[in-house]
Amino acid sequence: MANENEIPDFPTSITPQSQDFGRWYIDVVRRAELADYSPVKGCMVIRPYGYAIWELMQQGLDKRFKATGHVNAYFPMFIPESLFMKEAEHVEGFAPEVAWVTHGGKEQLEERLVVRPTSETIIGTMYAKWVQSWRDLPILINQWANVVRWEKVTRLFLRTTEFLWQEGHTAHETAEEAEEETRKMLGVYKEFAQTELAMPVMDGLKTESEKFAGADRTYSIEALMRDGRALQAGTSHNLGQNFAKGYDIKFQARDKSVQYAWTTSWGVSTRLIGGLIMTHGDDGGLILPPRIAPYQVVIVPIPRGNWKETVLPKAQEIRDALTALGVRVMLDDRDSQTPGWKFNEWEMRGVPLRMEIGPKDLEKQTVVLARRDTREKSFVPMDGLAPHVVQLLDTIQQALFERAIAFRTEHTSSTGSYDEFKATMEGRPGFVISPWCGSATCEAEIKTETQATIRNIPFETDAVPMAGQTCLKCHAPATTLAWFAKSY
RNA sequence: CGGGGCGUGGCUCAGCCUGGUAGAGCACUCGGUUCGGGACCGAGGGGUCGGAGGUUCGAAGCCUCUCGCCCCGACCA
Repeated sequence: MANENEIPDFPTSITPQSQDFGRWYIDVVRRAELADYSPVKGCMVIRPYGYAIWELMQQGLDKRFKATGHVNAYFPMFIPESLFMKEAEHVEGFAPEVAWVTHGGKEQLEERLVVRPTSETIIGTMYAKWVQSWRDLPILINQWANVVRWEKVTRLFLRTTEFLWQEGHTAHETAEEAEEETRKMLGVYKEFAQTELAMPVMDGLKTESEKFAGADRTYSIEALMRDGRALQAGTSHNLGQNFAKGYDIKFQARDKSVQYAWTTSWGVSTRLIGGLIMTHGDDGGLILPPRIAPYQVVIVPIPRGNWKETVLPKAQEIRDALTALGVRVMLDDRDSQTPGWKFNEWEMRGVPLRMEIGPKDLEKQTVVLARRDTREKSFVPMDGLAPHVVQLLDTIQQALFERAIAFRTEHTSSTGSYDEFKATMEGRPGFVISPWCGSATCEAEIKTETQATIRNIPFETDAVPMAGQTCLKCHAPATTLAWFAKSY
């Protein structure tokens, strides 16, 4: 059924990935109308098409949070300075990048307010009021919010002064429960990224130097972008009793003693959109996995003769049939653009499947389906079309995931030789798994010399015997394996 | 925060060196013919050249200051 229609090169203002990946990324974001620069320094505008992707992410995540027992709430974006300052490590980590509110109207405030860079402090304060007894635990709350971090350098979706995210904040009775929660939510992120975004991720533990300011342990999921660099796509923190002590979250335990609660926090942000773009996109622009695509199918009618009386009604009928099956469809019936223009436009915007329908199709009772991922075109009978499309979308979702896995596999290696490691980190590096002694000094030196950082430490390591293995850098006995990569 | 680059119709840019009162392509509006891989013809609209000051008979252009943005490095979701 598939034929080999050549796709001619078409003029495009998107820089090829091989020429300049960073430029390619910006071009795609802007040309696909995902986001635009705003008049506010470091802040972007998320345009409707980009926001639609975020809404789908929100739905997919929110469903999973609810399914694991969490509820949503909302806390203020302003945090009084005195409150913010209570957890020392946290302050040290975030103080350099917080925005301050100093005035209300013309009046100088008695106490400055921090615009939240994250909400552990304000939420911890509230939890302290809400928790008296072990019966009040656990508290499993998530918040969808914006946060502000005064970054020096910004990049659309990946790093902006203000960004959207969700932050889960939980409080538990025991250390074990908190650890279980921390890992469970990392698992939720991993499953979400792989199932919905078709984005394979490495999960594991962050090193001491990379963990969240104020956490005992930070876990992350790390994805590999098509330029061979890693992107931290989500984090889950076990905060131990650090914030409970700083914010006085105490309860009377089952044994009548008074205990500090064990808290966690976890978050993913609109950065995931950047990850999505750089995981799947090609020189034609965006490629969206069907499950996260605002439009899964675009129908392009071929306008000829009295098409508005013949082709268009059929196109509408097909659209309605697809919509009835839950497919997100765009019928592009604009007569201001030619079909060829629309083909390129919607490909550039990443729509997984295009359907062409014209007079010839009406005669033959078929339509043309063109896949964005493989660019294959096929003729498909109108009879049974809608279920066929549903199935094909599923196939595309799967194919994209497999392709991403294959790419990551090609760009993943293992070495204990520092020379080999350095060679790999030139060009389009990817992930390298290597033995490490656990010292921050080696970690820092490796970073200085190669720009590569430890993304995380794989869970499987627990079971791997490290005897006889020596650190990549210093050759002291290794304590663990670690995933290294250059990162965003 | 260090280094580099750039601000001229909506967008990308030319013009600046060598001052003489603003252009191209795309986009947009109207009319018509088209439409199965970025159509064509015709007619139009739109810019106090980032801002301030200076030099000059005259400044987009030269000088000074200033603001903003982008890129590359050190820090971060």
